[in-house]
Amino acid sequence: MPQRRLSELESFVLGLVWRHGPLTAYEIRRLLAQSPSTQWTASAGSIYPLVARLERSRHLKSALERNGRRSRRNYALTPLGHAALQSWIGPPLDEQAITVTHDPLRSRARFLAALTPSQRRRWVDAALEALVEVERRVDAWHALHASAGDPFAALVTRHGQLDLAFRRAWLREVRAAGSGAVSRPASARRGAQP
Amino acid sequence: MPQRRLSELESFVLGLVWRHGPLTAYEIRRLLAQSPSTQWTASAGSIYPLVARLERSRHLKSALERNGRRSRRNYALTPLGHAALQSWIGPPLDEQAITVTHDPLRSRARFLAALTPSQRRRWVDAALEALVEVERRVDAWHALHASAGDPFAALVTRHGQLDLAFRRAWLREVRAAGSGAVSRPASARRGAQP
DNA sequence: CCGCTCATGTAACTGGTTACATGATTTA
DNA sequence: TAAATCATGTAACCAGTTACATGAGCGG
Repeated sequence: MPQRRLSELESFVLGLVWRHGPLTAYEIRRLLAQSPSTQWTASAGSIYPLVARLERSRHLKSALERNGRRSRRNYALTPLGHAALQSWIGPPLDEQAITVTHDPLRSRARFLAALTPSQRRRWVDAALEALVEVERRVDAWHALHASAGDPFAALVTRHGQLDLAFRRAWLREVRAAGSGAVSRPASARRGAQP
Repeated sequence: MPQRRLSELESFVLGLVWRHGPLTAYEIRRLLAQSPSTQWTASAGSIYPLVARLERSRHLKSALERNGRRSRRNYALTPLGHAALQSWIGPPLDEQAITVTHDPLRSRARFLAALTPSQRRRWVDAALEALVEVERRVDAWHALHASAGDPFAALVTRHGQLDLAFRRAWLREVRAAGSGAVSRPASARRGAQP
């Protein structure tokens, strides 16, 4: 067995199966869809091949459960899967876990000088509006986990709340920075620092 | 022309070309590599086909510059490219810009109950350690842009600093949550909430 | 009986990664 | 002159997406 490194999604699925007991691929998809992160689509096309892969690599084992004519395939963690989960969590932390969080708003803000001052003001408003929608998602997630009593699930909510607070504070600074007149860059060409 | 929606990377590259004047694919790669975000690898295999694509779609135009035997292909923004950049930035903000930031540390923290309390403590230490490395990257980016005078470039640094502060605060809460004894979940099985 | 949710899959695609390959120019 | 950097590409691969397809069971 080649034992290649598991992807983030694969590892996360191991975590879900560990945490929520034997699960069908369908249930895994639902859990993923409820997650506040939009990182993955949780489409059938990703999950069904993924669990099949994890079973072939002995991280998951499955059992067919038959209720009348309908059947469901339950996936459970193997000891190998449990070890893989722990090693994914760390320590040591995988290199790819050491990142500045990626924020599409930040990516766009970098080029705000391409807009007029009034467009920039409207951009900040739209971004703050967008965060209201994000807040709704975090709250929805929180509602699902409020009763559970798992302190680590609560930390996901907490992360979302702190994230929102920080990005709102940042957007206020963006508004301030955008108010002053900013001209198109002088395109210093070759010597330009990035 | 089909005019399909540009990817985040394609749009970001338009932004770089807009901001930093005519650029070669090689320079675009360097700029991307300096960026604090690890979102993209900036490999030759992604950038060269990408700029070729953007030229075919008329978002970029290129000119071959010949200095002696060596030649470089400079890409510049077309009016269509400029319009595409502005429409990517928004407003309105694209649906995919409306996200909870994705943090690999949060993904892992969700399953910290799979570790022993002492492992959890070491995990938090490792995570804080990792953020020191992230801080180094943010500072390096800042050093490149400190002199530039572009207030929107400065906001990228600022975003990174606020991001670090918030994640450190969150990790302190993780430590607090992890100190109490937390047993393996009772695997409530079918009725389990995610 | 209609529509919804449960449940499982497949096929084609695609954007980006990894690894390889080549050659010119600059610097130690 | 050797190593590093500039500069441009290609080919194979891969994880995840989109879209399609099927059928059972259930509630109104």
